[in-house]
Amino acid sequence: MTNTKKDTDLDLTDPRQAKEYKLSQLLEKGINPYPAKFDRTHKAADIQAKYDSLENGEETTDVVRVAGRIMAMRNNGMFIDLVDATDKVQVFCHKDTMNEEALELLKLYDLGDIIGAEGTIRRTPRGELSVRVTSTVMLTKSLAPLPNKHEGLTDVETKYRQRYVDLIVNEESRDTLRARSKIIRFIRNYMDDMGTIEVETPNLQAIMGGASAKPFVTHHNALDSNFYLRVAPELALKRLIVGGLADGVYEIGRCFRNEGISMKHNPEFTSIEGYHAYYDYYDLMDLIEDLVRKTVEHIHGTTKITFGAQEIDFGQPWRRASMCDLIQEYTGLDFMAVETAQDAVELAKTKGVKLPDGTSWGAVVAEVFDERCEAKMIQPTHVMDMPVDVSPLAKIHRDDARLTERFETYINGWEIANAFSELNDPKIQGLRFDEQVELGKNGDEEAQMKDDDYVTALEYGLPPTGGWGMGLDRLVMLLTNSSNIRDVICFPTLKPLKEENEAPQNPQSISAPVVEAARSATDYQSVDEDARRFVIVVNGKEESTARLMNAIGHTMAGLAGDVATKQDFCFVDYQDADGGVHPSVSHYPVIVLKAKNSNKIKNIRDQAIEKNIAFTDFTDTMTIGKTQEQLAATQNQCGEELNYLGLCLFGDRDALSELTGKLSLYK
RNA sequence: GACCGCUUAGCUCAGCUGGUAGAGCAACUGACUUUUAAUCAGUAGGUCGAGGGUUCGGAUCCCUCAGCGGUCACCA
Repeated sequence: MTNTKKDTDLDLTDPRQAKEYKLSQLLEKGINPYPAKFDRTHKAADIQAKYDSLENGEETTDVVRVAGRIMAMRNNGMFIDLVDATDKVQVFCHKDTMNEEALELLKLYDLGDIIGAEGTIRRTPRGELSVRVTSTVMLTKSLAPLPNKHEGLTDVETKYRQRYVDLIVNEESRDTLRARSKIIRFIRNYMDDMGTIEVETPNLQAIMGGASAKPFVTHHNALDSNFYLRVAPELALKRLIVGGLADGVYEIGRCFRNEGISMKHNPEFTSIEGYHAYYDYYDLMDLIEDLVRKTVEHIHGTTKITFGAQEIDFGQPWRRASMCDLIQEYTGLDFMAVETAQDAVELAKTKGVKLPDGTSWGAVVAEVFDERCEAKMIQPTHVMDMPVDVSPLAKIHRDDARLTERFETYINGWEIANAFSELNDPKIQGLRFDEQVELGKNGDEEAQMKDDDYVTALEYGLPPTGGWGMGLDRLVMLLTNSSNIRDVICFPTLKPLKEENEAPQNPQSISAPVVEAARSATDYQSVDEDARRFVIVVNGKEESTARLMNAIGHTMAGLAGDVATKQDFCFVDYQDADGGVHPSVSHYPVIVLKAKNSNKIKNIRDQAIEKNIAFTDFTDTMTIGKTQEQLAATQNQCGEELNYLGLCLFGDRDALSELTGKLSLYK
């Protein structure tokens, strides 16, 4: 291949183009750079184990075939580190055992390529177990250059977005995700061994419940119904206990919560929930303690682990203390001695925990615990007897009606598990749901919905049952010394990358499909009011309310006038008691939202063009004098020079929600 | 959602109070070699996240935007 490099226009000093060039050379030689099959006799770890006792310099005649990714090449390809999923093995390519053709081939190999190699086993005089190669085969030519071999890949974004690169380069990432698999496998086996059965319950739930959290909402077209992605599988699992499917059931699966992302929170995460007939919460403490302790031992071979600077001991019997006792221990405040909610709020205030008046006794206790105690629960601790008003699904405490038979297990200051003797009195459960609904009406977005069918299930009879849930991601974090939940999730939730394609440059006030729509009115009864809507976005930077109202009016009028010609838009004449007629042009909801600034509006407008959503907009150049002057003023500006006062969109509810869902209401 | 910080070569990073953009690794050419982040000599590689402003002059200062990170808020 002498001087053949001149026959290319590629810039060979660019790593990527150099790889392309080598690919073309392979093809020219008639070599398939992506063959279907290579029969390997050993994995790297097999070889390392089998020949562990080989002395330095010792050689065998055993022929092996190995395959893996080239992670290092030394001495012009004489020494190649081949890495597979099990380990690394060095392959030794020397002219003594390779013919010229085979040696030439090496020049077309790069870091990152996946190759197969055949040869005999030897340990080099310096002690590296190697395959003395007679021939190699290209198995997969890689075209993307690998990150720096010393520093690896440290850019966090790339690490999570392109996890495959992270995994190739960073052994810790591989180890962490492998440990995750091992941990979950162990827990599953433990649950199976104790006779509970694994079940799967719906991710799509018509009624949201089982935990206090904001849900994701989605829509099923054929059923024309909204569903919530479950925030917890709890209520479904207990129905199975009612049915007597088994004395114990468990589910390992995903939960979805539409909340903030942090080092400890991912919008979708994995939990295990288990329900056991005839268990109470004491039995659950024993269960969780035993399960976690054995898992730690399985992974680390000991019950003591180090997380960051903390040493955590899972071996000792775990501390069990009531929430109020712990609060007293850490703050000196005795909430059990306080009767009313107002006194509780006052008491919390003495230690600087401020809560709005009207906060219930239990909510105060829970809040004070979160603020003042939670972070101190480093060693495994069962925090028992949570207040009844923050535990709508737990059974009332056998000794104190203000409390429930519920506990949370804390480790390293994190809540790892949550468990209780299940509330199985259908009447009380109904009342608890009503309280939640009331909270929801008062603006608590996390309040649970009333699940009438669940109450019905309880009416058939749920035996005394203990139920628990554990966040597996957090457990994996603890056992792998990971401080960020993203490290233990293969593909953590990230904001999608914005597409680079620019929106059409020609401003177009009404999209074509709308204009071309048929021009006939329809009877309002045949129209689905919920399917479409108007959304008006106004500029939050504009200080003049009058100008905003003006913008709302203009955009609305412009757009309504046009979309009114669509088939499913109709006029409705409202008649009052006196027979007076009030004609209305808008049959659909109108929602007014506030955008941060003009540029945000422009973004939405660009997307609307791209998605063919009807809109009209209103810029401040349209407020100058008469139409002629407005035209002139507008013509002098484009792009971000235009200051948008408002934008009115009309279209499919979900499509609009995608565009404007993040904006807040204009008040 | 609020505040703070970051964005420079394929990768990891320097670049001070404004004055012609730097290193290591990777790549390329060659030398040498039983190496372990091999070594040596040489070559090439950048619209300094985007846009605007101040200035004779901006990677550097100011503003806007985007992405990412951190802290807090929210959150079991």
